[in-house]
Amino acid sequence: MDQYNASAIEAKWQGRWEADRCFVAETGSDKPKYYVLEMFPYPSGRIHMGHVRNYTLGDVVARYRRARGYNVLHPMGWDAFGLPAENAAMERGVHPGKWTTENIAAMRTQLRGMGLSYDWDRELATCTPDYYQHEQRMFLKFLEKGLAYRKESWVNWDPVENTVLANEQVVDGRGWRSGAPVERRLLSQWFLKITEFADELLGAIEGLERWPDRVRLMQQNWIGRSEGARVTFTLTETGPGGAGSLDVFTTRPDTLYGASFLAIAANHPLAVALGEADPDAAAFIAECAKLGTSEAAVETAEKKGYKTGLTVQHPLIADCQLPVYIANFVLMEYGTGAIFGCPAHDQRDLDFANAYDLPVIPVVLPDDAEAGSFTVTDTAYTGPGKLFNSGDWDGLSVEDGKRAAIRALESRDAGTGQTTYRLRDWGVSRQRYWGCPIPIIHCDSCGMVPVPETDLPVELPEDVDFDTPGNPLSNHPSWKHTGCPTCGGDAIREQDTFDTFFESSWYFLRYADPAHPDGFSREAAAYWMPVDQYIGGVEHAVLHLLYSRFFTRALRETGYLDLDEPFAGLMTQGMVCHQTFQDQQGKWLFPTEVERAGDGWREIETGRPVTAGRIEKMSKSKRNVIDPELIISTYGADTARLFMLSDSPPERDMEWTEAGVEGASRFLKRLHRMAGDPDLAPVGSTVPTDGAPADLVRAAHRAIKAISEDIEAFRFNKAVAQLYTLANAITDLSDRSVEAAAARRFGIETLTRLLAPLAPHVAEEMWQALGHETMLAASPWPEADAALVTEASVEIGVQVNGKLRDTVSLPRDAVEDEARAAALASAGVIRYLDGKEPKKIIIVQNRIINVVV
RNA sequence: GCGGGCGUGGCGGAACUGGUAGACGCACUGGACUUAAAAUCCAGAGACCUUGGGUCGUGGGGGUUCGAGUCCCCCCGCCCGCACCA
Repeated sequence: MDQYNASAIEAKWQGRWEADRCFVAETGSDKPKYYVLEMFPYPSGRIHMGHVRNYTLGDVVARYRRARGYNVLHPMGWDAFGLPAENAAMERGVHPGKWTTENIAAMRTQLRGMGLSYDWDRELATCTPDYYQHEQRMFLKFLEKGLAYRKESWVNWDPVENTVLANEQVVDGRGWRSGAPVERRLLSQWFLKITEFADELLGAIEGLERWPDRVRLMQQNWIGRSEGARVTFTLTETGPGGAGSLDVFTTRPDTLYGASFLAIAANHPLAVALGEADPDAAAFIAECAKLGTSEAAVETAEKKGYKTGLTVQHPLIADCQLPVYIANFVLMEYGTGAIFGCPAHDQRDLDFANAYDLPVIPVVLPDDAEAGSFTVTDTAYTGPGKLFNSGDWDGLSVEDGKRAAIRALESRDAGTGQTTYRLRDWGVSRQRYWGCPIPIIHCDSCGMVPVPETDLPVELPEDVDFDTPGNPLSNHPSWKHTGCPTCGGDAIREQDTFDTFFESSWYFLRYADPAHPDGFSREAAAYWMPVDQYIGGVEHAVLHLLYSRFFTRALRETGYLDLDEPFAGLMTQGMVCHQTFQDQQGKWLFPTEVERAGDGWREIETGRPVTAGRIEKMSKSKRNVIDPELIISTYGADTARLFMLSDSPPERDMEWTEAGVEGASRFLKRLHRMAGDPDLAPVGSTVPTDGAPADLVRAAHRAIKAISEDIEAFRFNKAVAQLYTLANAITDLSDRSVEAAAARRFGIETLTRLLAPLAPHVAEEMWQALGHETMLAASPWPEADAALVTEASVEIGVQVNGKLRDTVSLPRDAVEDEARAAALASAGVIRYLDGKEPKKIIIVQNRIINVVV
């Protein structure tokens, strides 16, 4: 048999699979369906190791399910709208459409080279009118149903570039290109009413049984249902703009007696009104605006406030008035944009109170504390306890206190129980060119008018200019000018485009029926949906997945679908990491630029020593990247795939190492050699039932069972370990008998079939070398014989007082008396007992014996 | 700041529902083959000690249990997400 030549083998079998259309999903099949989907990539130009990992995981599942007799849908496409295309246009003068199309072509070639079992007939790209026209229609349906609306909201504004910045384009409060301090600006934008489904999205999480718990938890926390109270504080004198009172939301109405101040967001209407009259207030508000719009920036900033001079009356304590501050840590988006501060029982309030010399009045007494001596200085007490310093409520628990507070507030007309959500409506407007146009026309006389269905799609103009600052769609000379569909007069198109999460919120439906004139058909969706197994990065744990869950419900409400949840099973994979290298000047070096030098590393070109740094997520900025194409051309796709699956469990971060790749490559070469062994018994030889050869047959059956279970549970690293174990068992049976040759054939054939989902090309080649005409891509999965997977005897540990002292071999399922006798007779136990009587013997069948003295 | 996660030999990891810690691989050491090297094959190996035996050992400290990597409490370190990156 020839030497293992990965590139020749891989090209050969990719061609065969393609010619036989092995991976095309069937329509009208009576097999059970299985929809496996990997998160589609943004076409950045080249695939990276994260893609290789993601798509390898999906491909194993797809190939395994096909072998298991399912009609598998395994599609691939392109999340093709987005910022990088516009950046390329600005930096290199290439049109975003051309850039994107070329990138797609390059990446498709790379993906095909990996031997992934996609049904390429269903490929889609979201930047084509053929795709995005459907979401324009969906949006108009949402609008009719009241699921889309317009309101003002804040954006990061770069005053030099005259453009809206994404959060990632804001670096330390400045625009990434201009370096100008970023401002917050209010813009009128489109929103989707995801909050209308807050309770449903929250409740349905429970049913997502095949989702990781951590993702379910993150979604729960993101929706953030909290029960509390809305409390009205009356201003002691009328505020600017005639404001008479302030409403706050609190989850801790029980601590109302400990209130020492009120704080409002910098963009609260009352703050805005104050700013108009008070230059100092305006200056403070302007300072808050520099923080940008990201929640992390706001919450990590030092807590600051501005004392407005206004005071409010405490609703329960007659002679108590509280000062009102504008504070940089209060978010307008949450609750009412105003809070009351109880410093003793909230850390942020305490930090604020300490900074501004406000009183700290404890009102919850921990169970182990004394009312007379309990004080709070630097650490707020947020735990359980009994209320005190709280009038009638003294002695109540926190929970009873909350109920009492709501009753008290309601009886005085000063508030009411209320449930709020952290979840905010989804802002979908983007002031960008490379996105799906929002199909709305603004007319001076008719207002906002939807583009009539017959005029859809609204297509992006090709001839746009990226040299002028601002939105290219607004700068375009003619595109925005149109006629009003209602009155026929001059009107202006909406120039914002959709958030690219819009496209990814329904692409899984388009795959079900990719040529359908309505986007997808109800029938195809009913057959294929939900996605049985979705696989992608954990970085999408909240937004993309939550938006898709919402979108599916919105499509249900607008009559497209009968479905609630799009993804029945979810697997979130970890990141691919690599060691980092820096030269003496601190410049980052690519792994291909360095080599080992004794215990350390040196730069290949100059021979100068190199500092090997931390192992980090592969990133362009730190240059710790390995190009998958280099790996595929050097070792082959099968090696890249096998290494991706070995060692690290898929949900955990993995480290890419040269040594690991070498190991995977060596293993495949070894298997390839084993399949070419001329001393194997002929095809179809009877498998032996006695002696050492039969042990190998049993080992093969155990491998079938274990690997099947491992693949189904996403334990691919264990599946690979099982392949090694079986390979070792085949090698270890070195005897030259006919029976042994037959057992080795059974062993290697089984191994080849089990390898097929993981390293499919070499498995096909081995299968052919073993004398088979069939293709594994079209072959059923091997079946384990239950009678052959269990072993007759078990090695059991024997402990004395919980420490292992010996092991005994017992028949499987031996009764207690037999186990006890064997344990007491073992040398280790006799030595330790030293003639003493055991007090107690704990026997766990087939597991452990513990002799307690 | 808030939310989520991770931490086991030199390294990646395995260990089911609390039951023999370290499967399998990598790196390493020794041996075989070779003029030599690579490749391949065989063997060894958690650390320590007074080595046919024992002690210690799953980020640190405490607890529950006959028995804890696994359960509980406290602490430390690192990573991810935070609504306009995708």
